[in-house]
Amino acid sequence: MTEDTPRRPPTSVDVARAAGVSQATVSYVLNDNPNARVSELTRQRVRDAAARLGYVPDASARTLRTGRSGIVLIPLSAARVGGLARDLLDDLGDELRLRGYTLVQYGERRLKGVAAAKAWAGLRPSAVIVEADRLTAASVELLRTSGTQVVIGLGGGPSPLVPVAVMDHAIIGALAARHLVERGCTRVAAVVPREQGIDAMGVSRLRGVRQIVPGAERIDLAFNPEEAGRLAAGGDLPDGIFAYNDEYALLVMSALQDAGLRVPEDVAIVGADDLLLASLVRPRLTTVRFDTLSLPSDLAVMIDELVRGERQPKPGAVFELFRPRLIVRSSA
Amino acid sequence: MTEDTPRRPPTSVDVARAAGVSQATVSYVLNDNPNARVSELTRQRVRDAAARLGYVPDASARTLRTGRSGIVLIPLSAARVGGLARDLLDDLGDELRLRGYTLVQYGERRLKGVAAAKAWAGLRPSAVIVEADRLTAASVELLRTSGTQVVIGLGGGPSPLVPVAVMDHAIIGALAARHLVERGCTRVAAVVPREQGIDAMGVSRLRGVRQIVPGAERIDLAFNPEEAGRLAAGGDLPDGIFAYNDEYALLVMSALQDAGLRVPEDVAIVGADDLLLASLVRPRLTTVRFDTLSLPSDLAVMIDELVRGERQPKPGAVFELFRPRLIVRSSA
DNA sequence: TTGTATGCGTTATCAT
DNA sequence: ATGATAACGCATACAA
Repeated sequence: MTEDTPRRPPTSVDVARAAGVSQATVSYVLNDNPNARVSELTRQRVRDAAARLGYVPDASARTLRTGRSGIVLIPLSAARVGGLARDLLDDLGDELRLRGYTLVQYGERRLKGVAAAKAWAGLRPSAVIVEADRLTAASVELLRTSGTQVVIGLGGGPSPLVPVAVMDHAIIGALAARHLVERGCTRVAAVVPREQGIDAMGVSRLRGVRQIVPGAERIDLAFNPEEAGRLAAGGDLPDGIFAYNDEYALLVMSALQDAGLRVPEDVAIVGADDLLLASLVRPRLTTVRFDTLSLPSDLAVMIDELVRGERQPKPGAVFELFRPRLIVRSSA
Repeated sequence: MTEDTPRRPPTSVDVARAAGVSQATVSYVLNDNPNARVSELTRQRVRDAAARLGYVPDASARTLRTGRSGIVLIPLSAARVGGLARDLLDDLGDELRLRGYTLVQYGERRLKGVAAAKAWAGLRPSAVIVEADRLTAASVELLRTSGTQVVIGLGGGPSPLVPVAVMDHAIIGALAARHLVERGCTRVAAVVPREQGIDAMGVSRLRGVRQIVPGAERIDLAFNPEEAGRLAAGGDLPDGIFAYNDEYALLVMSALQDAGLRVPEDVAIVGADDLLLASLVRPRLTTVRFDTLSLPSDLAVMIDELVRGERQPKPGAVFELFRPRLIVRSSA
């Protein structure tokens, strides 16, 4: 601040000079390298000097030298991180840090396909976790050739491209549809969000619905009250709607109520994600929730093993992270 | 995948060899360096070779060489990004990319103070945007010495440490409190979330409430229905509650309704953030919303100018990004 | 026990 | 118009 000339960051050479040792010794001490045996006195001198200078190792230089960035990249725009994923993400970050990785979240809505993959590849991430539908053969190939060890897809079911997928959206839709049918609904529809990014998940969930109700209608809907209002006012409505998730469910429910329809007597609604709000609104929302099958630590271990090559990934393999479960709430 | 030996990523040397030029020429072409004049034929050859090999420049090497990472770091855990900030973040990322920066979101709940600052500093970010209350004099100093050009604090009001702060939480509380008083409430309380990370914002908003109602009570509340239920069942309730945000407002409202109280007749509630859900629930929630004063592009420009030193930051300065505004909804 | 020397991939300065 | 070459900061094999 008060300095006009922004001093360059202190380097390990600076620390070495301050401690009166060689640069290599600094590296040995600070990384607790077991191959080199350094006296306790020297260790202290080095640590003191490092602390005094405010020395922080340069991640770029380390990455360049070691050839490993330790970065686990999650190219999700913030807006698309749902309720469940949020908590998982925080936990996963902690677990990965313990193992020497850095979880980095990186949003780039405007970049598509290979262009996006280039942006990711520039960081030379050890692993990339990304929605499976954002991946193409070309982008996966680009990541591979640029050294990314692990690509994990998030999405509905097995993928021919990437070794692992982790969430089956079709089952979610199927669970919801079965509930609606058992409830006596004769005309079932599924909402597919118009928002880019989650639309693919919506289609997957719709596919699940149609496994149960082959003729289920598709309702494309943007997340705003106006469009929901038009839907409700349009008449000729189904008597059972799977609304993609709890937020859309609330949107639809509100619109139907405004149009004078009763929920669930006239139209039954099922959400998904089991957001807390589903249990807070009146009537309470029936929802499909996800039970976490794997602990974040297990996931971190898996990523670590894949990166280190101790485990071999196979395209088409599916690691199930969540298992959907229906939560029925009395709408009273 | 089918390869057992993971080929090293192609480098600019590989591209040069493939194109039959020197490595420097590759760098010139791919960076459109105006100082070097390269024939159009050579340019094509280089570009072709780069595309064919799937060459992506290594960000670490570039950072090391240029001394500029172009990283704008937002150390926010995903869970703490509220509704408004989410959209802003995505837009800001796009705008920054246009200017050659990379917005990186980076969550590390477990790390505090200087330890957290060390993790940030390792990336040698050009700028760090972080909640002001997570900053200490020591951590700001560490960032500065490690080369971070710009530290922007997010928080309530001016800070002696960092040049800029961007959101005044006290005003939010004050607006809500004034509404409750005008509505005729005689006993006002403010909810302060127990969740770490947002508790500080809660305190700031409470401070604003007390600017209007000096004796306003403080309700510490975790985000779960059980605790809200105990609050509602406890009796001796205020007749006006500012619930921190819309989600907490819904939580409190639900608990009060379960306890047989009428909202807003018995207890009036005001939320904040103007989430869409505030207008969807019945009764509709009165809320304090934030109007965006600065476009994301303006913010990106500001960051760019600060990084390039074209603008001098002053500690204590306040860049107002949002202006709170009360939205009153008929509770009918 | 500690120091010297080398190279990671890139950009940029100089020759040619 | 293009090619050698030197750093950037760090980790590590090897020499002392």
